[in-house]
Amino acid sequence: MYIKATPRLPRDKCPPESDNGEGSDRMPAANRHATLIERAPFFQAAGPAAMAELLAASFTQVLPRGAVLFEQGDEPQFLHLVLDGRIGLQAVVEGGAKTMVELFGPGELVLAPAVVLALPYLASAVAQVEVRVLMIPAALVREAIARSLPLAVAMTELLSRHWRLMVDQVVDLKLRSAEQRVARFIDRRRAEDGEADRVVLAEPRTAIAARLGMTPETLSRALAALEAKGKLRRTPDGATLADRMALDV
Amino acid sequence: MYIKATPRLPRDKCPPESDNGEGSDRMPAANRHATLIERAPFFQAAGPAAMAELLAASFTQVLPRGAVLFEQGDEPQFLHLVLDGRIGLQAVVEGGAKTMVELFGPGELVLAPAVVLALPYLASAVAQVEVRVLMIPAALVREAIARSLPLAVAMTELLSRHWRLMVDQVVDLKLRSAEQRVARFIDRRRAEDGEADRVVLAEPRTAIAARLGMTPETLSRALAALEAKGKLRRTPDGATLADRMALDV
DNA sequence: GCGTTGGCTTGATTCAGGTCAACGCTTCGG
DNA sequence: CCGAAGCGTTGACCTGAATCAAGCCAACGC
Repeated sequence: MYIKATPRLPRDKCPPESDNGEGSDRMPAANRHATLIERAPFFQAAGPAAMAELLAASFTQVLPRGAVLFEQGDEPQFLHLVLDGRIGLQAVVEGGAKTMVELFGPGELVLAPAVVLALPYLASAVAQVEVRVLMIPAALVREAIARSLPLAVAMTELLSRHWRLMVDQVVDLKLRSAEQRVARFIDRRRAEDGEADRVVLAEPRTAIAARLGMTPETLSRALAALEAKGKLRRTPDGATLADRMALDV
Repeated sequence: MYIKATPRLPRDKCPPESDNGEGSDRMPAANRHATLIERAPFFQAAGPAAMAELLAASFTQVLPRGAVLFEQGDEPQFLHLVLDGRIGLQAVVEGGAKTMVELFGPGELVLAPAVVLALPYLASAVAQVEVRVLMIPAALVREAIARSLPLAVAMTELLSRHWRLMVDQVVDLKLRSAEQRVARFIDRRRAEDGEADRVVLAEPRTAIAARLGMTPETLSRALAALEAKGKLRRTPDGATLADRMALDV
């Protein structure tokens, strides 16, 4: 079938998998998460042929929270499609200061640009919660793009959307207050999660704060302020519940 | 030859051209700026055939400082290649606050993602100094990409590079002080301009400050601080002269 | 010539958000 | 069952950059 023997990341980067009877990641990628994979705009636009070819060489992997998928400076080996959980893009700067460039959730492709350019990653990817990822060999992706027009076009669209996301973040950082950024972040999450007015923030607060360009303390205060204004209720389990239909961000 | 009658942008957006004998923009695009156009990585990778086809329908235009090439929310009509001068990507947010997302110089393509996606621009483009731009019809670009594999691949690479630029800016905003950002900005400009240790900042300070996520006052103070440390000398004509080989940013 | 306007700088003051420190709560190992 | 470690929250304080307010100087119109 589709799956190969599951390769391992270097030991020091990859804490042992949870052994709670997790065997499902050995199922063929195309079966286990068919819906999500097909829904991914990238595969959708790629066409069934290209899609099957890529999936044939791919496999899924389950990584515990804290696992490092790759390190800043590494050469891309795989293109990662998040199936479940949340992966954070963490950048380190000369002084040793770290920040979270972006958080990727189910259905999103992590760091396609590095794979496309075959250039070293400029950020590390770390699992913020237990994640399930589809690992697609990077070389294969590049080849497929170089060979298949629809795939290349799909990639231009994917990259364009990612660019817009970053522009959005830049504008956010430059023009909006910490509280506004938090409100918008929660609101976007709710939109992703569907209609529900309950938003689960499974990743550590530290990660969210860094993604929003603030300290955990400021994030905490911003949430408290939003609660005081009646815009949401903090639930003890780390999950947050929004009251209003809109946060009128 | 290659050039068509030069179309005009809507009157209210396009101040009259300077009439100081500027006739050179009526020369064929491919002749006038052959070197720069060919050097652009996008065209370089696209191959001569696709390149000629695109250039055939393109034309150059000279716009005075302050001219608006397109407005946030517009549908993309053209892909713009900067030949000379500097174009700023300006985003406006609900409250009316503006900022400068990016500044594009000679050889750079402005807002390719919107053209690729055929989605409204999420920022306006305004000429920061007198600019000369190559205007490539957007529909043609999309068609060409959909038809030509090498062009599509070239576009994935271009977009990937642009994505990295934005990541860089996000990290900058999140982790570095105003003074560090200014130093890095100047340093990058020097690198672009070649070996010279003289950097010309032709665009208004306001634009640079906004691009760096600070107020003009803070920019001014940061430059003063860098001068005090002997890292550069401010020259009265708005141009700046760096003393050290490196700003050891 | 001279007032005006616009871009840049400088100084004084304010404030959003960072830093430092203490505390509660949960988890985990013994 | 108890101590230790981690994470989130809260409080007190501090600081980098924004804001407010002059001033300076070149370009421009009359």
